[in-house]
Amino acid sequence: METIAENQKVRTVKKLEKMFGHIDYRNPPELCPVRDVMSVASDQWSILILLWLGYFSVLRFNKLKKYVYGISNKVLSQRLKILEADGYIERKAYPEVPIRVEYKLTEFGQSYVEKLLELAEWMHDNSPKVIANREQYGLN
Amino acid sequence: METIAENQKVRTVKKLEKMFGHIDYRNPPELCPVRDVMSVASDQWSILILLWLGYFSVLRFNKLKKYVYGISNKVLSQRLKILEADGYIERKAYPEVPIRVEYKLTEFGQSYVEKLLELAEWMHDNSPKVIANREQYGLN
DNA sequence: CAGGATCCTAGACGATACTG
DNA sequence: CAGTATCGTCTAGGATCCTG
Repeated sequence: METIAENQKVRTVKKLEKMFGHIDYRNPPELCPVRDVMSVASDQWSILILLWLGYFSVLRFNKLKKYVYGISNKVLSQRLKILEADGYIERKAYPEVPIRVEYKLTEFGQSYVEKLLELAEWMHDNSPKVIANREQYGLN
Repeated sequence: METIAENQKVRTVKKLEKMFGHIDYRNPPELCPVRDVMSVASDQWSILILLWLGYFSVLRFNKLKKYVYGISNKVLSQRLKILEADGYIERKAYPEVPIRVEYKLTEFGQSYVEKLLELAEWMHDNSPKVIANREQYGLN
């Protein structure tokens, strides 16, 4: 058991080595594309938008707004633009009256959602534990 | 090929169903523990802190501050407290003069970092693509 | 050395009203 | 319907100085 955990840990460190090993930590953040990309893709609202799009395949603006509860007009449209620019989602406007706009994941976005989902599942499974930790910590 | 991708998609939707299917989207955010927990654990700074701790096993305050470049005193200490409260990391203070404080991942934190790392790797591998998308989009 | 306390500001966000 | 425009708030975060 211990050995398996240790092995896992070693593997983790190796992966991190691959990612971080070459980084000169004195470099300013703007030179690290990973941070840049991550800041968009791990934004709270963006995550929810992407997950809901993963769930429903196609959603229109106001539907999306309902599911991503609490998001404002402004933020939703801003996030959608960014996510589109970064290639995660696709926007399709139908020139009807009133206008209809559909959002869906691109292939690329789909592959990201799969990764994201694993993390979200972990959160889902472990949030009770975290909340328990938090409460216990508060008692000290 | 198409079928494999389709199967994957179906599996994704099923997982999302498990997570989101029971949610009444009219509920306010504070009733969704996943969001709550996620907001801490997917915070930009927290992610970097956790990854570096995964890399080095043990780090002291000022070392951490160097690796997580750009982070301020205030934010670092605040995030460390939250991460400790949520059970991701452990703080150990040695009553020397000057004081020495070591931070390391808990088992729980370690398991989270493994998940997180998969995402970070994806970012690492795909950030060029995202940046390319972004630039191309800018040209339109 | 590890942080706490203070002050300050940019910019992120919410609410509302408006338009093609 | 799908946003944009505007405005006001508000707080997260940076910079700095301080201390056990």
